[in-house]
Amino acid sequence: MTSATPTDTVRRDRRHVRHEATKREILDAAWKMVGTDGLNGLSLRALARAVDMEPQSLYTYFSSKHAVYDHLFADGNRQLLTRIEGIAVSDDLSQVLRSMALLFVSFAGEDRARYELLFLRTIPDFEPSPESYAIATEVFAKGRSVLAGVGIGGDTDFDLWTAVVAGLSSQQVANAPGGDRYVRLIDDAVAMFAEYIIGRPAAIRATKA
Amino acid sequence: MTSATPTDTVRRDRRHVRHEATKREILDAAWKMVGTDGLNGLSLRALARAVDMEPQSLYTYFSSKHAVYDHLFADGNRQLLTRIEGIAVSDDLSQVLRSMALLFVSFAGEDRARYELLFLRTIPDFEPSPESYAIATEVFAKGRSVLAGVGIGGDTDFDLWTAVVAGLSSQQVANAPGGDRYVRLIDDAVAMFAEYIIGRPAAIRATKA
DNA sequence: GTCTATAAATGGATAGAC
DNA sequence: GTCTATCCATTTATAGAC
Repeated sequence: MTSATPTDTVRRDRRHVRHEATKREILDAAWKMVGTDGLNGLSLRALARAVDMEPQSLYTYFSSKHAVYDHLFADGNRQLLTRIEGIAVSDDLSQVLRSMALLFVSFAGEDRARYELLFLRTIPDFEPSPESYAIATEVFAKGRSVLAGVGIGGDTDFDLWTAVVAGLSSQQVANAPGGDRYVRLIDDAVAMFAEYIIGRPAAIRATKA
Repeated sequence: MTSATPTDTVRRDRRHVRHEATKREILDAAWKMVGTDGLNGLSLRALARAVDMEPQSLYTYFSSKHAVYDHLFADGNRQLLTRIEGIAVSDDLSQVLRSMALLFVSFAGEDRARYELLFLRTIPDFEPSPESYAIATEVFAKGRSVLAGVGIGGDTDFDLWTAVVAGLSSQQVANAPGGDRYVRLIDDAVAMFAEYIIGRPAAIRATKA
């Protein structure tokens, strides 16, 4: 045991703050790079160059390239979680559905690479760490609870809803990047889904809920 | 000008046939590899090993890695086109929609890498050649004409439909690979869409068609 | 914490012999 | 058409100076 003076503690804190700040800087640069070069186009050399470092120095902050992806994955899910938590509480089904759909489709449309990282699994061998995955689980749970709040509680209903939103999102990302071609379909999609769900008891729907 | 004897022509043909057969063999191996290692995990070295060649020899058949991807892209679209052409002609809206949805969701669920290659753009810098892209355009046109045959002719209606199908497909691929969790939702999704489209004239829908 | 140096593996690609 | 040889970039990782 070495005795830690108050001064030591302060130094450690400062160092830690600095360390985290640099990490943040690297991750911001990484977001920028995957945004322009594609998620799979990220290279540690280029990343190091972008933050004015030697590639080897990145290892002080991230133990591997996958670790960088893992932090981006956590980042993206945290951003999404914050937005979901900002959804106005309401018992108006259509209004909640519209907010949620707009949130997801916008989120997807804003950053193709982020969408790819969070929702498609396109990086060979990349698996988020348990800690990062926990945030993704939280996103899912939060989204599910918002939907449950307006009566969409069944597995089938929820799956159908996520399919509708995923469809608008993936089409927006793949076929209308930067535009609003599928964002403009949200009102239609919500009306379509809501009428189907409301219009009839679960028992007579094509698939049992 | 050198004079070509009939024998020369036969030799050239045989060579050509052999060349195409080897090309086919390489592409089949490539499909297998992207299926297991992911679309972005394809390596020319591993591909060469799989067909018992030196990596450099692949360049006799494909001018670059992107050229391999381009042939896979054309391959996949040809497969899809064949299936669409096999859709039974009918004027029953629900039946046609069900067939189309099942076709696409199954196609996606069967081969994740193929879906990624054809519908998401996850390979940095890869752009299909005009010849390959033409096949994709044919797929789109064929799909659109089948839908138009049952009255889904407007841009908005068609976009909403493709979003629904893309949603089921991408959820199936990403969240239920090998299963049928979203395939089972097809009847629901088709009923939802059909009722919305039939139920009311275009003018009073949320977005004008 | 950052650098230089260094290593070994892998990847895409080309030139030229046979 | 296939090979050997070769090139250059990238990735991952370690050791050690400052």
